[in-house]
Amino acid sequence: MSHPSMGRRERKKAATRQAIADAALRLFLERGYDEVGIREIADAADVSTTTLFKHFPVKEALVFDEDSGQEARLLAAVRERPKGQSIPAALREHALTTRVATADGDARFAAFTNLVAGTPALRDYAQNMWLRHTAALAQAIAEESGLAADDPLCGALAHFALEAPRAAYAHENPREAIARAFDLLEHGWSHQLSGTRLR
Amino acid sequence: MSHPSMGRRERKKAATRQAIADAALRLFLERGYDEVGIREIADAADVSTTTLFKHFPVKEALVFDEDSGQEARLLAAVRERPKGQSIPAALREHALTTRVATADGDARFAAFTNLVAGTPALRDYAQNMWLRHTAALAQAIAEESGLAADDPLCGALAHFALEAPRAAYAHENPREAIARAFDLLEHGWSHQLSGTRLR
DNA sequence: CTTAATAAGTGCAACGGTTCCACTTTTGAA
DNA sequence: TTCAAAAGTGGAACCGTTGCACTTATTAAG
Repeated sequence: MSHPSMGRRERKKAATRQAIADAALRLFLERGYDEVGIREIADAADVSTTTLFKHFPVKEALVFDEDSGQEARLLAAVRERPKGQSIPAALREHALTTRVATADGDARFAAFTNLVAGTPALRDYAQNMWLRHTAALAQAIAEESGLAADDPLCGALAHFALEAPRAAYAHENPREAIARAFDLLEHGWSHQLSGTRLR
Repeated sequence: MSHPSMGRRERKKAATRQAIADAALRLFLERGYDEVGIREIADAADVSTTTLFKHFPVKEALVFDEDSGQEARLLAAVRERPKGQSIPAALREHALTTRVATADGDARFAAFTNLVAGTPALRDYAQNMWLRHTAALAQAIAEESGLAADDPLCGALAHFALEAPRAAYAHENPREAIARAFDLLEHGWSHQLSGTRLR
């Protein structure tokens, strides 16, 4: 697929990996994450458990294949934003576009989301996995904003920008949820209450 | 201790629980979290592993005894804040006081913090445990602010207020880190760059 | 083309956290 | 006194995960 110049070895390796991931996802969707054991997945993919763990370091990783590249795109969204656009605005836009691109109208994706949302172990893993990008994003923000690299502001903004989209999943209208969260980021809490009764 | 009106049964139960927690913490500090097994802790506390798990559902919980009450105090800090004080301000103050109260000058506490910080499993567990208060705090914020209970703003603010102090741990001057993060929360990103060169 | 190095995969035993189960002991209340 | 609930026991078993010694396939070099 990706590179016809891949030798037989790497192609076979990729095939094995794919076979494992496919078998795992199928079984998980059929019977639930906690009801399927590692040995069973290995059997279904016709490999040994040892081989399985060579490809996926932990059981949760079987669900979250295909994570690479996301961090890169995230950083690019900040670094290569249009002139005059603020950093939070760039993050907001990135969150909106990627969210819409993946979540709209795909039945398989919905089933996948349900699987993750309905399994505590997967929820926790997904959250921690996603937040692991925080440090990298914080550094990019520091460079772009001219703030000190260890300024808590950068870490806070980075964390927030990563967390907001995830929280928006739970809402009926994720786009508006994202927009609202980023409004808070840009203008602050005090500004949000203008239209509301203040207390 | 807490209630002399506790019957013998509950007193013994509490004693057992304490014995387990003490043994666990002692061994963890001596040799490291990953180097101490459940069976070993149970032996040291002179109970069966079954009993141990009746008191602490997972190994990590052995480290984080004494969590109850924190959520209540957090909510109280929001609900019973002085008149005229904003919600983020109340959260900021609460973060600062509890952080200072526990972190200052206590050697045992420092060792404990190192233990957690140096053990990935504990870091992750602590983060997820703490963030579990998010929903409750978000509701309190909604009530106090007059916003809709499901307004993403409340969830975002709650999450942020819980996460900021944890991130501040890593900084050399936690108090300033907390202050800075909450400044972002109150006045927004655009306001932060006033003193800096904008890009 | 042989050869030697390397990477992928195997099978199995073991470990550590966790659960299950049938059982005994202690305690509180009727 | 009696009895049911609660606390604790012991040990086997489950499951994710790792280590080890081993075979097989692929590649690159001579």
